[in-house]
Formats: sequence, C-alpha cells, structure tokens
Amino acid sequence: MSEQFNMEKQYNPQAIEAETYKNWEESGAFIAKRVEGKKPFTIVMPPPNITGQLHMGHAMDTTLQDALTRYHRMKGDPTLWLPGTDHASIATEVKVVEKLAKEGIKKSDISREEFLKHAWAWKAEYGGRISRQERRMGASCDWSRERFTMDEGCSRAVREVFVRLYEKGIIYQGNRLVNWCPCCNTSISDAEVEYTEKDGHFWHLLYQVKETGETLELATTRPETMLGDTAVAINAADPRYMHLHGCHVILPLLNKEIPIVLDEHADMEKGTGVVKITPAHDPNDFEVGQRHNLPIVRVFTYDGHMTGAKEAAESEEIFRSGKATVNEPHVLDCGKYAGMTTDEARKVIVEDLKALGLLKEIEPLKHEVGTCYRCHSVVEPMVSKQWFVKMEPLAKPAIEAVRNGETKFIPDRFSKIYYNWMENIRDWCISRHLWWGHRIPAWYCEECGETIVSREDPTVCPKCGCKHLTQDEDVLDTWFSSALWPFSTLGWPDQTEDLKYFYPTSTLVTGYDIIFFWVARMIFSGIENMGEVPFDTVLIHGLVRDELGRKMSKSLGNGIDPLEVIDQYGADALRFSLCMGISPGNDTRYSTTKLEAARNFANKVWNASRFVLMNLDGQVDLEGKKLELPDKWILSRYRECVEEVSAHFDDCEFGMAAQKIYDFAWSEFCDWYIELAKGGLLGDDADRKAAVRAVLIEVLTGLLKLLHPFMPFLTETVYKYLPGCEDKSCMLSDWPRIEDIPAFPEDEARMEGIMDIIRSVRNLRAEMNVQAGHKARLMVRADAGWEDTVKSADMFFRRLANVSELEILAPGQTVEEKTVGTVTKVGEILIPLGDLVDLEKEIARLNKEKENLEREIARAQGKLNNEGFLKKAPAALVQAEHDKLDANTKMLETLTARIEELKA
RNA sequence: GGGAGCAUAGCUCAGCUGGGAGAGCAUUUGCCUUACAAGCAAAGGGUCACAGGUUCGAGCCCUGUUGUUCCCACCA
Repeated sequence: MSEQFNMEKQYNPQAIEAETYKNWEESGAFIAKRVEGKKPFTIVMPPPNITGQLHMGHAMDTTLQDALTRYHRMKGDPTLWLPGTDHASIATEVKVVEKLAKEGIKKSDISREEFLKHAWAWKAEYGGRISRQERRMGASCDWSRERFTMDEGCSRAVREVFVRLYEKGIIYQGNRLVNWCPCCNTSISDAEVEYTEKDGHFWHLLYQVKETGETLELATTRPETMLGDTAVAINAADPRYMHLHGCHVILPLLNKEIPIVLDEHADMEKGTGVVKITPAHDPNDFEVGQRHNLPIVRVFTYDGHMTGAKEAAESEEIFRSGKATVNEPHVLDCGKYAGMTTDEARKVIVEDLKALGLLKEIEPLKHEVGTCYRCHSVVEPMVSKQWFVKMEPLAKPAIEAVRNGETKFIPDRFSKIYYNWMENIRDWCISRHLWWGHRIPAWYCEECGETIVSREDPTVCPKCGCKHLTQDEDVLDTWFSSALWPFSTLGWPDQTEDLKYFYPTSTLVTGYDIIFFWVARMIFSGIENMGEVPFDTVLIHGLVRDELGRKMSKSLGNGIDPLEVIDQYGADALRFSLCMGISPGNDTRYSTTKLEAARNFANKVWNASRFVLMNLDGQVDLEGKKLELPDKWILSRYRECVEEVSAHFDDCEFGMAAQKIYDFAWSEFCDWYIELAKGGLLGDDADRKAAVRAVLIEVLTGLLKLLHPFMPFLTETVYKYLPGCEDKSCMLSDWPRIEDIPAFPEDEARMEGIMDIIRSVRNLRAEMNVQAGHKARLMVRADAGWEDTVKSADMFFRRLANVSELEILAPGQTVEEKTVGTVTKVGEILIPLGDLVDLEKEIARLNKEKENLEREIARAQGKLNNEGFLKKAPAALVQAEHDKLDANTKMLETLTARIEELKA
C-alpha cells in the first residue's frame, strides 16, 4: 500500500504525457542501434509537408507506425523509425507567396535568394511545429536521424540521381506537351492533375474549304485555342470527306490557310468527323502534329493570357539565332486578343465568330476538366521545354518486383491499382517553374548552347571553353526527392553503416491517396539506384473522414486538429480510437463516440491497475503459488490473448488487435477475474492472498505490455508503479511470449461452467425483479463430475451472484419450496423465492427456454443426420456437434421434468 | 469508357483460410456492490442489399442485378 496514493481516481493524461515523452526521448530509447546478425525492423516515416500542421490523416499514419515500431522494439528487433519532413516545393511556395503578399511583398519584386530566405524561415517554423506535434502523439521515432528532403544529404542524393539518370539517357529535356497551371505558373506532372466534372459547351464552328468553298463543321470545347490551329483532320476512310484529301481550310479570324490532314485521330463516329488540330495546346493534337510534321503555334502565355507581339518577337529571335530545339513552338501575336485572359478571349472570339456567321451552334456539355491538385485552377495543356524521366525502363522492373512478391501490398487489391498505373504510365515531367526546391543541376552555355549536367557546379563550357554558363532556373518536382527517401535518409550515395544495415526497410505505412505520387516512385527509384526494392511491405490505410463521412478538407472547414483532441481526451485515447474497428485499406470515420469509448477504456485500465496496486504487498511472483480455478482460467485466457494479439500485429490487423485487447482487459480481466479475486484478497488465507496477488500482477503486467503499442503513455506510467519496475520502462520491456504462460484448457472449461451458473442466477434475479440487496439461496443439482467444482465455487456465487447459501441437491432430491430455476451447462439450478414466484409466469418462461433448446437440438440433429456432413466435415466438428446434442438433450430432459413438476 | 471498394442491430463499424451472427454508442430495467457512474448487472434488437449458383454447409466463394463511394482514362 504505497504507490497507489499517487494514482488519481480518474486517469488524467494531461498530467503525465509531456513528462513521459520527455523521459523517453532523453533516455535515448528511441535511438536505433545496429546489432550485427539481427534483422532490423525499419520504417521510414512518410515525411509530412512543411506547409502547415498535422491533420487526422497524419494522426492515423503516426499511430499505426508507432504501434508497429513499439511492437517490434518490444519483440527485440533492432528497430528504426526514421522521421522527417518534405519541402513540398509547389505547396510551400504557394504558402510563402501568400504570406509575403500579406506583408505587401510580391514575389516578382524580390530576388530568388531573398525569396529562399523567407522559405527557409517558413521551414524552420513549420518543420519544428510538425515535430512537436509528432511528439505529442507519442511517436517513438529516432529524432537523432531526423531528415528533411532539402537538407544537404538528401540534396546530394537528388543531384546524384539526376546526373546518373541523365547520363543513362533516362532523364532528358525536350519540348513536350505538359500540363501547365497558369495560376502556379509551372508545369505539373500527370499525377498532379485532378479531373473534375464541369459544365461547359461544345462550340460548333464553321471553317471554309479553300479549294471547294464549302464549309466544314467541327466542334470544340475550347474555342480560344483555334488561333493556334495548324490543321484540321479527317479520317482517311470517311466517305463524306474523300473529295477533300489534299485541300485546305481558311482559319477564321486569322484568315490563314491550314491543311486538311488524314489522321486516325479523327473519329468518324464522333460529331461531324472533322476535328481541329492545335498541336501546342492539346495532347492528342500534339501527337497528330508530330505525325504530320505540323507547325506548333502557341497562343497562351504561361500565366494564362493570350500571347502578343512581345512574346512573338522573342520566339522569332530564338528561331533566328538557331537556338530553337526540336518541337520548339512558334508564338502567335494574337492581335486584338493579345493580353486577354483565356476566358476573356473565349468570349470575344465566340462573339466574333458569331458575327461572321461561323458559329453554328452552342451545345451544353458536362465534361471532365483537368485541374491543378494544389490550387484547383484549370490546367492548360501546353507545349513547353521541360525535363522528363523516361518511364518505360524504370516501370518494368518495378512492376516485376511487386508481381514476384519482393514488395507486397496490404491489402493486396492495391497492387492492382499499382499495376494499372505503372503499365499505362507516361514520361514524368519533373521540372517545375518555381524557386523552392532542388534546383535542376543543368547549365547552358551562352556561347554554344551546350547543356552541362554534372555533380559539381561547372565553371567552363566543356565544348567551347567559355565561361558564360547559366544554370537552369527551374527546380525539380517535389516527389523526385521523396522518391529517394528510403535510401537518401540513410546516407546514400555514401555506403554508410546505416544504409547497409537498415536498407531495404520493412514496412511502409501510408494512405492510398499517394500510391502513385510516392509509393510507386519509391519502388522504381529504389530498384534503379539501390538495385533492391525499398521495402517488403506496403501497408495501406484508409482516409479519416468526418462524422458525416465526408473527406476532411480545408474548403469544407471540417478538418479536426489532433492536438485539440489530445488536449481533451489524451493522446492514448486518440490513438486507440483511430485503431478501433479499422480494417486495412478501408476509410474510417472520426467520431467523438469512439473517442469517448477509447478514453473510457484508458480509464478502465487505469483503475484496474489502481486496484491491483492497491492490493499489493511487496514483491509478488507466480513461482510456487497454489493456483485455483479462476487463476488458471485467467492465465489461460491471457495466454490466448497474447497469441492472438501478436498474430494480429504480425498481420498488421490493428483493428483486430485493439479489439482483442479491449475485450480481454474489460470483459475478462476486469469484469470477471478482478471480481473473482476480491474474495481471495479479502479472506484470511495468506497463501491464497499471495497467489491472487501474483496472478493479478502477472496478468496486469502482460496486459500493459500488449496495450503499450496503442496506449504508450498510460501503460508506461502504470508500468513504473509495478513492483520492481520503478526504474524500468514498459516501452523497453519484453513482449509477452506464450511459452512463458501456462495453459489450463480443462480448468478453463470448468470456470466457464461456474460463470454460466453465475450468469444464470443474475438473469433469474433480474427477471424476477429481486431487490438488489436481497440475498437468496442457490440450489444446484450438479451433473456428474461437477459437484466438487460447484462446491469450491461457493464464495464466487456469494460475491458475484448475491447468493446467501449454496446447497447441492442430490440426484432425485425434491424441493418443497417455491422456486425459480433454469438449466445450465453444469446442471439444474433453483432459487427459492417464496411469494415472489408466479407459477404461471415461471412455466411460461421455462417453456420459452425449452423452445430454444429444442431449436438447438433440431439444428444439431439435422446436421448429424446429414450423411454429407458426417462424411466430409472435419471429425472434430462432427464430435463437437455430438457433444452439443448430448448436452442440450440432457438439459432439455431436466427442463421438461421441471415444467412437469411445476404443473403438477 | 475501364477498374476497385462498400451494402451486416436504430447509428458507426468489425467479422482472419466457408462450420452455431459480434463490438461501441443508442434503447429498456435494476444498482452510488469500498478499482472505475468515464462504472456494475440484466434485457430487447439482424431474411448479413436482391436473385441465382458451387458446397454436406455461404455473411464469407462464383455469376448477375440494384444502390453507393472512389480511382483511372486524351474523348475533339
């Protein structure tokens, strides 16, 4: 009776969390140690963006990773959970620009260097905030190895990969059609385009054929692009237009002659079968242009306006100076439309065409429009000179690695999504017209136009020897560096000890929303640069939705700050609530109900611990103790719990693991064992007391360990109260092993029989409305072999079922008093209740029970009369049915006799 | 246009390789029983979306239907 006075009646997480975490961190317990000869368990944390703060999705991510990490650490694996943050190039740049705008600073008014200073300041602030949030969640990651995608080492890895791939010809630069976000003023990759359905129109335009004078009708969803048309296409097999082969049309407004080309892209089934070709602003048209060697005419500026004289002149200069590269687009001076936004231009151009009688029809249309995943503005497909990664050679081995099981997805269905994406992948546009990020390590010679890509910054042109070199202005896609995360964080390209020991990592935990962005790219980057997949398991979890099932988002304002939840309910409750009832890959809903349940559970465990500790008396040890039925029962149940929870952790079935611990702790340990134990604790038998104490402490200790991965703060705190554990840590304790726990299958069944009697008595009392304070006698007509067991349980009936006295009835012994009764697994029980007994009601109640039994018997008989079942079902199952039939038949006999007796 | 997930108690969701339907919350009843009212005990509540099929046996496997959510796709 010493420590428990420090334990409050209610668990108060606020009082202990910060201190507990501080102790862990300062003790160095999170720091991974390499142990040669032992297989490590490694997780690299998906680095959160430094754009803001953590949301519920991160909380889920963190909880699962931490649970896994703590489980493996306790199992004795050398465990590394490597944390870090992502510079999030475009997202952060947008934020910094916004912040500067509020301070009255325009990005265009300051230099690149000045801007980057602001960005680094942002990083310092938000990166720090994120790591503080992770700590409050209880993340047991190795902060000594914390990384940032733009730190020196990661940047060196990025540069090394870029140079290597460039030298292999996998990275190339070229004029290609890319998705351009006019708002962010940069190209974005295919994966960064989100398609959303929008209301639009089909504008049916009329182009006149020069040679025949007839008009051709064609439809477009983007009439403003018509200024950049360099052909119209028809299908060579289209009978309607056979006579137009080799003819030209006059492009309206510009009065420019453009050819009619024959191309399979023109679908005879669609519209009029005639399609305008704008190579500079449509992916299909670009392809058509390539096939027919059409000029490429760009009519939009990069910030979403129509091009004018200035842009056109610049373009001409490029051609004149001979610096034009393959597919270099020409730029049109759009004349009266120059300088208009594309939206304005659309309206004016439509009006102008209408005035000329060249607009035949406007048809309303719903269609999927590509938008930028960051700012959600409509992206313009645009020919532009960018850097690309050739995907085919990288995708092939990456597909193979998953196919042959080197990396496995949990749940497996996500591998299909992965294949589908990888198999249809196009080259990856990796350059971004931004400042915040890894600057592309390419230099251009101003004299001879040579491109230099190298590991060290060049000072002279290797071709012409001049010193007029300028570096590419753009930076790399943020995912280019995250793709290297599993090895760049371990020191690559240096062959560090960490890299050799911890790579490949074990499990990657992330949401399904970034499989394409990140997981897939890590897999091919790992194979390409390390020669080995980066992880053997990818655990995909679902999204955390709001209470109405909607995605949490800023625009809806339904996001929930994990820190506020922690303040209110505690980190353990938040963690547990995120694990309860989840299944891999499926979305889950945030709910206060779940949080309350988790908080209540924490409190339950806290109080159970309090009870056990309150009743301790010095050192306790199971060794040499005389165990009784309930002791053996709970130890057996505990053993099974350890077995199941371990298996669930091994399978990443967190929902199942949490459920099992919850049920064991609450329904078995608290509701039954602690109640059963009270008798022994309050009695005079010193040996008995010692045995009960030993069992209590044994099971509680194990329970705390099993729960630790989910509720680290609570379990750590309580653990230190355990005798002899003042200086120990639950986090560093050994995970329970079933070999160390005795099993008592027969005693387990005996105890279940006693519990059945107790439940039956409680039920009878409740149904008869017996006053809670009223103690009643219990008569048991025990089945053969049960008499001693029932007798030995006398005290349990008294304590748990409000029994005043236990009587064992002999097999034919009759009872004169008025009683209520029922049949249990162990035999008939009777409770004399005198005038409380209503004979007719009692008979009705028994008849209902009888019907239930008869139904059960019929079911079992049905099975056992089925020859197929007897022949094909496993023998154990058939035996079990026999046993059940026998037991139920016996119970039915007793019950029937009882009813007859009452009727008589 | 392809692909995937989901449909189980009033609500939110579990249910692992097929073998007598579960939890939390809500509801009803009785309890401040000295670990816990964030608690204890008891109870009610489900044609497992629908229709076929495989099987001795289907919530689970197969086919189809309906509803719903999501992902992918260049449809002018």
